[in-house]
Amino acid sequence: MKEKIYVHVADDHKILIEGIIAVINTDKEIEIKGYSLTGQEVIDWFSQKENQADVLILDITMPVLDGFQVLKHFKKKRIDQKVIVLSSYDDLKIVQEVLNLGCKGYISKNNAGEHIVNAIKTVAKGEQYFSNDIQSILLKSISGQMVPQGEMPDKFLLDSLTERELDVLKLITKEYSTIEMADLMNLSVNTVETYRKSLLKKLNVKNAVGLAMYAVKNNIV
Amino acid sequence: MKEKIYVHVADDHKILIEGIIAVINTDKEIEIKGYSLTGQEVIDWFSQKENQADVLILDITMPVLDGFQVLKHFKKKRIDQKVIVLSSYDDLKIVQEVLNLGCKGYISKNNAGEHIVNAIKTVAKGEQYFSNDIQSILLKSISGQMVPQGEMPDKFLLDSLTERELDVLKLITKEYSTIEMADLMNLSVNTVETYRKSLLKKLNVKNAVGLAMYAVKNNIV
DNA sequence: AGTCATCTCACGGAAAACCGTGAGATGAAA
DNA sequence: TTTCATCTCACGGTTTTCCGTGAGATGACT
Repeated sequence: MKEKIYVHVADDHKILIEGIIAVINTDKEIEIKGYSLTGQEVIDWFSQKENQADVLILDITMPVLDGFQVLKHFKKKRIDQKVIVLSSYDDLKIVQEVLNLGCKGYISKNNAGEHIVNAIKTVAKGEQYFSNDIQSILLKSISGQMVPQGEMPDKFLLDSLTERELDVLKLITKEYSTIEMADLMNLSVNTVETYRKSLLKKLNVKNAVGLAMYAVKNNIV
Repeated sequence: MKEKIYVHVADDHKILIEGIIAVINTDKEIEIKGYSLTGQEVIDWFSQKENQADVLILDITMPVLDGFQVLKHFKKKRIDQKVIVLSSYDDLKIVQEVLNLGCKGYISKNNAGEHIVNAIKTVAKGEQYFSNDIQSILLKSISGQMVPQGEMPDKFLLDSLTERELDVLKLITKEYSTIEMADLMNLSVNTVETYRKSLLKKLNVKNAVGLAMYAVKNNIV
């Protein structure tokens, strides 16, 4: 007899949660362990150690904190939570983004019903799952490039950096401190700080080392 | 009429300083601006902004703080001081080490007399100078590899890292914080701190970013 | 005219990194 | 057996980074 797979569901539309629960309940291997209506609730729920789930079904658009932020939270805290993102957007950028944030599966709401059970079982085993429409989007976009082990080039993140942010990033890789940069660039320390912060946010890394590593990988050096 | 070149001399043997001064005084383009008997004195001297010199003649073996530490101090403070190292050791490692620390010239005490004036003038112009015996050592060792722009591969530094230090270094590149590392490695936070400190010292970088960059350059990743 | 991105700066607090120094324990090499 | 490197830990202090939040100024695009 197999072990049960425990699942937590997060979506701001109660009706959708109920739908998912209904579908999931048809499979006796899977059991729902609570649900959340906002990203904050998700984080709060998982922060209590008696509340754990093998898989989290996560909507991207939610009030208070959206799905991205929930993923960021897990990544930041180094919590290795298996997450399946449930989205109404079949946008490549979003898919890439959540992949970078460590999500293990992605299904669009269009055909969630037919995929959800399978997705949960697959992800619970430690594999990745993408509903076939998402898969085709991915493949099409990365023409020729096979989907590797969840590692996606994040060139598109690089594009989102402003001039000033790039300047700061470069200096950081040269071991400059904030004060030294402010001095060099003739800016207030606060300003440089602001750029650091937005770099950390945009590139979604934990600290200056993460920024440096990012810079290296994208040969900004 | 050319501008004068101001020189500061540091060596723990007064007699050697006097010798150098005597030699230098034969050239009216160069003028001595003070001397120091310990590394600490050097740092103290330069820390006063009325005390500046174009070129610092620096002995490696000195009490209180040796020449290495003086160079490290300049590098750390990002002071672009031109330094000629004066050493009794014609050891390759030492030459490489001081080159990495940003020194611009190296002459051995054996033939300091015939080289010192020329070395000072060369370095003052912004070029590098090595007495010919040092040059031959360098060339011999890096068989085939021409002396580049003062950038020397520091593989030998890498060798000096211990297992534990390497472990920590790797984790640092993965954006781990000290606390997280201590947790993961089952060590006290203090211990991990110790490794960080010795990494910073050994690799002679300013901060964690420097460590990460070093790791990348030497493909430790 | 209004929205938007970017650049600039501020402030206060929490966390982490950095620094210096000292020291016990162990095991290998001289 | 003594020296040496390495690994381990501690303590207290300073500096830097990180976080959150808010906001004015400018110029571009709608």
